[in-house]
Amino acid sequence: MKQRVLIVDDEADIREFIGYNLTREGYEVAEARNGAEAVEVAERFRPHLILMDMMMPVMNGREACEAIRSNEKIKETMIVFLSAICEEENLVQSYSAGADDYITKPVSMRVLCSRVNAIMKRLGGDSSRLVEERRAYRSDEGELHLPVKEFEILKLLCSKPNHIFSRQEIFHHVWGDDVVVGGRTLDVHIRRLRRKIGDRHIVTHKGVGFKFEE
Amino acid sequence: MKQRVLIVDDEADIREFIGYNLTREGYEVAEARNGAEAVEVAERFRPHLILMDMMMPVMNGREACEAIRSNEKIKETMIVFLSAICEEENLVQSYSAGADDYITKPVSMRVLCSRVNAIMKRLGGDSSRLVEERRAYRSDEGELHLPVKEFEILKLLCSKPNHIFSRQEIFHHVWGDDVVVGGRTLDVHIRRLRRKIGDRHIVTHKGVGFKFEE
DNA sequence: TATTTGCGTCACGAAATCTTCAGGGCGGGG
DNA sequence: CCCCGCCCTGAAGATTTCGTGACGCAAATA
Repeated sequence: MKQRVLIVDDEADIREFIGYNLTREGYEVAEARNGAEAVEVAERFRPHLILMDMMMPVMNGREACEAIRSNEKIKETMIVFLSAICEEENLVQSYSAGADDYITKPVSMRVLCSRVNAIMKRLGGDSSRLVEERRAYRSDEGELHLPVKEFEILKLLCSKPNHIFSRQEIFHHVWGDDVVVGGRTLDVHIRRLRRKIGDRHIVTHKGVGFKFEE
Repeated sequence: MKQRVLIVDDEADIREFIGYNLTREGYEVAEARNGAEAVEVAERFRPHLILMDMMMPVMNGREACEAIRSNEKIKETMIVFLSAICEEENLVQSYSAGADDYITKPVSMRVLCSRVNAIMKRLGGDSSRLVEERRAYRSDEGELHLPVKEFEILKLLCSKPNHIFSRQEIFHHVWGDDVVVGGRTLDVHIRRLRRKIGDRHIVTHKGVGFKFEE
C-alpha cells in the first residue's frame, strides 16, 4: 500500500512539479491550494505527510497547522513546511505551531525526494525491523526475505506496534476494498509469518484482530 | 572497490586536510584547484561525490556545478558544496545550480566525515564493475563486452546494489515509457546476463523485480 | 552473399505464492 | 457437558510469476 503525501501550495506549477516527482517515487499524491482546503482534503485523503507552503491565501501555513493539530481525525499527521530561505521568523513560528520539519526553498527535486523518503521511513513506527527496499524482516538471524502479502501485513502491523488492527483494516490495507477473499486467508498468512519470525511477535485478539508486539 | 571523492578547493591546506581524513575513512580521493579543473578531473576520475568550495578562481562553484550537470558523462554525480556560513545567497545559488547538499564551514572533520559517509551510504552505487566506454563488465576473468540492452540493465541494477528494482522501473530506464515490449523480454535479457556474469549476482524477487548482489 | 550478433517473441514447464478447504482446539454461556 | 463462535493448522488446489530453449527478423560484419 502506497504512502500518501498531500501537497499544499497556492502555485499550481509547484504543486504539479512536486506531485509529479513524488508520484514517480511511488507515493500517492493529493493537492490543495490553501490551508483551508488542506484541512478538508486531509480529512478525506488521510495523508501520512503534508508538505505545505508557508504563505498562502485564505489560510496560511501556521493557521492550517494549528487547525490540523486540533482536529482529532488528522492531528497525528506529519507536517513539513516548505518555505523560502531567510524567513527565520516563519521557521520559529512553524515549529511553535506544531510542524515536524522544515525545508527551505529553493530545493532540488532530488534533495526534496530524499528528505521525504527519509521522513517517511522514519515514520512507520518500528520500521527499523523492516527493510522495504528488499522486503525483508530483520531479526537476530539476519535478513529474512518475505513474499508480498506477508510483508504487507507485517508492515501494517509494525507501523503501530502494540496497536490492534481489525481484520477489516488489514484486508483494506493489504488487499484493497474491491478484492474479496475468504475469511480464513488472513489466518493462513499470519501463520506463515509466525513460522518465519516467531510466534511471540504477532498476537491474536479474539473477535478483534491482530497486533505486533515487541 | 573504494568509493571515490573529488575535493575541489583553491587552498592546498584544506584539500590536503580533507583528503587525508577521507582517505583514512577508506575513500579514494582526487583533488582539483578550481571549477574548470574539477570538470576535467571528474571526467577521468568519475567520482561518486564532489566536495566543492563555493569561491574559487577560474570557475566558481556555481559555474562548475552547472557545467557538470550539463555534461552527459558526469551529470549524475553527487555534488556537495562547502561554504562559509552566512553566505546565504550562495546557498540559494547552489541549489538552483543543481547541488545535492550543502555543508557550512567551519566544520569539524568528524562531522564532515559522517556527512560524507551518510551521503555515500545513500548512494551506494558500485559502478566500478562497469566500464561505460566499452560497455564492459569487469570480472576476475577480465573485461566482458556486453550488448546495449544487457549493459543498460546491468548498469541500472549495479547503480544500487542490493536494491530491488521493479520490472516497471527497469522497463522505464532501459526501454523508456513509450516503447512497449513483451512481458517475458526482460527475463530473456536477464538470463543472457546471468549466463555471462554468473547466476549468483542477479537475484530474482518474485512479484517485485531483480537486484544485483555482491 | 553467407555469417554473426543483437533483440524481441512465443510456448511450455517449473516454481513460488496465494487461496480455499476440512478438521480440530479452545473458551464462554447455557 | 455440549454448543457455538472464533481461531489455528496442514494439505491440496488455483493462480501468478519466472526460467528457458527455440525461432524469426534485421542490422552489422565478413
